[in-house]
Amino acid sequence: MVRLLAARDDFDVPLVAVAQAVGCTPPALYGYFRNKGALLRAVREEGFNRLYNEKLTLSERMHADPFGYLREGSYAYARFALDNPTLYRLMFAPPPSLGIGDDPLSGDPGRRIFELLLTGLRGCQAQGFLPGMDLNRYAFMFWSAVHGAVCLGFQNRALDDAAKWDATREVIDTLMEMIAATVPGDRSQQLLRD
Amino acid sequence: MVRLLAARDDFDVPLVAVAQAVGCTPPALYGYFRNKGALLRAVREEGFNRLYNEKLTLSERMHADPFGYLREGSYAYARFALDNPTLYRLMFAPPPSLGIGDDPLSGDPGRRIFELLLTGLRGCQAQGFLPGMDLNRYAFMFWSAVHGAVCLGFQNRALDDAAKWDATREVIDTLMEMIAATVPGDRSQQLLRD
DNA sequence: AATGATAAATGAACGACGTTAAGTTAACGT
DNA sequence: ACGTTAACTTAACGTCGTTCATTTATCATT
Repeated sequence: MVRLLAARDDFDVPLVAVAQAVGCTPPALYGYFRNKGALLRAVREEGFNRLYNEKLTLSERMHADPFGYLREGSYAYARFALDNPTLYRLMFAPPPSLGIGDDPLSGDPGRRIFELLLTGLRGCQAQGFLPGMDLNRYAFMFWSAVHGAVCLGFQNRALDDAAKWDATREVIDTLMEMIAATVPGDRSQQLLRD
Repeated sequence: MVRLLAARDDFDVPLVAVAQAVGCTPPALYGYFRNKGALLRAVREEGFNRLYNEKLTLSERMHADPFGYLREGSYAYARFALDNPTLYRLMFAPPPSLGIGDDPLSGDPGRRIFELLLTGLRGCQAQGFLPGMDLNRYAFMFWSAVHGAVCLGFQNRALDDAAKWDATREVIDTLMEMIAATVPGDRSQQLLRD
């Protein structure tokens, strides 16, 4: 199903396509999902779980280095988005017809992803970055920037995957440099080097 | 038409709806647009022109105060997006079925909007902000952040308009504070106060 | 003023798609 | 062996985008 989304490059996938991918007829799908919207909502949920798991394993592996996790976690986030553009759009910009009213960050899976970002930022603050900053506010700005870069990257099909990745990475790097610049003293330059 | 988009909250508007809004039958529309996609592309173009004009008049009025323009211009941008959510989504996140491959910043109208942002940043740099910064890179990050905040704001219909506006404004304010913090010396605090 | 040419709009019809309803087949407990 | 249940299929309906043939309106020409 995720493959189907990727292949079609659009979540406006005919039910007959998913049906024949599963090996049955369209009406048979209604035994498992109330309607097409429910199917797409389930796929969206699955996408959130995948993204969360990726970021969770990364955060466990790097919990000793919050600044590094923030960068690598953002890279992983961006890579997930660029590798699964249609799924990502379904997750974060679903059509209103799906009746999804909650923002991605308030739902359970999205909320947990946001928590991972927050703990990363808290860890950075504990190490002297972002002194006195309102981290909730900063986290939302940070997420907005990465999300926005990814979305803008989706738009121009002129760019190939490598160029999209570079553009997104530059945004993340700029953000990281800005965080690094908030630490008083020369340590910022030193920390940027690892 | 723009009203129709807003009323439906979706650019998946039946042609019969636009037809009766204009006062004719669906096939009559094909005399003016090759197909539905062409119609939506025209609306998108119109949206870009409106946004550009808003930002242009603002930039002319405030060209003496680039820092202020950057803030007010971003506010205007966000307000445009929140006032016309469906149109904005059509402009910056059109469905692939429309065959719009160019990114919004490379097309002529989008490019000009980006230029306004860039000149604002150049003006700031001339006043001592963002010393030695790569402004193209910074501009893309800035745009990404505002765009991302707007997009995330669209998602949760739980928030009312005022709350969405506050969330977006906080992102912009955070960005502005970060720019203000790049100017060496005490002048940053002083400039923030106007 | 009458007529013929041109443009534009209409009604009917087709194809794609989501969805529902009725009918058919298969599996299973008794 | 029979009735029940579950799952699937075929057929059909409604909506929507789009096309085509026909009609209506416009307007220059004589």
